[in-house]
Amino acid sequence: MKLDNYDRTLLAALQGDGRVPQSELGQRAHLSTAAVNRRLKLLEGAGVIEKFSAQLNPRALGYDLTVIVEVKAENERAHLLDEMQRRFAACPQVQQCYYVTGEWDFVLIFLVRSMDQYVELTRELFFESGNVKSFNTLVVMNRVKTGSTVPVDMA
Amino acid sequence: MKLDNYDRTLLAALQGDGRVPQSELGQRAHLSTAAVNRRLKLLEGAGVIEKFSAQLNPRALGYDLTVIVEVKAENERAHLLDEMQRRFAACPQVQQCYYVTGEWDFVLIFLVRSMDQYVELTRELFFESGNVKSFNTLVVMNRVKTGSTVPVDMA
DNA sequence: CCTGAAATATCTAAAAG
DNA sequence: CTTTTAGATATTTCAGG
Repeated sequence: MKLDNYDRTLLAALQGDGRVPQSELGQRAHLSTAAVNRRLKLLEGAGVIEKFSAQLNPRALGYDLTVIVEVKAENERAHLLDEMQRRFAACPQVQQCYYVTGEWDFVLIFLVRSMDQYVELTRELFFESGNVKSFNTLVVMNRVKTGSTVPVDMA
Repeated sequence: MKLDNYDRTLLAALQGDGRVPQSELGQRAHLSTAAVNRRLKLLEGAGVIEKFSAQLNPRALGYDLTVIVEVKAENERAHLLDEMQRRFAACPQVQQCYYVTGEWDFVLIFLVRSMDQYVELTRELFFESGNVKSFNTLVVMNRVKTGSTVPVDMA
């Protein structure tokens, strides 16, 4: 989909605050609310806007600990890697999972209640799997910047 | 703030879709819309809901490449580490930044348009900094699971 | 493609049980 | 907590440039 600067203005605003009224979006982008409405529908339909969501505070839900884990697979046959990805993605405490080049095969970011819970999850996901050769745990001391913000560059 | 299962139901629903009407939230949680409204105001006021936002598709905005970078600091004096964190966080292409224990000091997740842009950013952020001892680049082949979803466990 | 106005839906707050 | 009410806001649609 082709985006103009009007669209980018709307996207940047809604990424910062998903509840800005369309009337105010119109003022910021110099469009009528009807034009804003039409564009938002197109942006959502085209998948440029994937979804609107509430960002929750992990602490408030008892998730105080973030752990980053690098994982090396034992066997790299495609269907085995696929199976690992599915298993990792299916775990609610695995907030993010990336398949990467280099020394490691996966990088996972866990959100857990405690070190105990993390250890328990490593058992389930790594030890019992049979296809994890090794993994390296990085404990997060400070979540300096989080979220999934995408840069929006004006033309 | 103390949460009950009503709150957790609301939070889980809004994390999945930030635009579910309060009337429908009420049906799902078995609450009146008035009760939903009151609870949401409290949840937002207490910071349990940090914000509402639109989740954008990086590809649609030209950000095709995700890179994970491990960074080791030269000098670990507190104010120098603070300065690094501020600099990393201020870069729009640094989607996430974590300060971690172990062999590395920081883990960064970049969203970039191209390898060229990544190389350029490493110059700005790492080489010209004077406080980066070394860094290791992991190129993401597949974003298996992304986002910043927090597990919501019912009591 | 846009605007402006009218119709719908949603949200918010208050009152009473 | 509930339901109901009423008014303010927001969204969506539609007529027309």
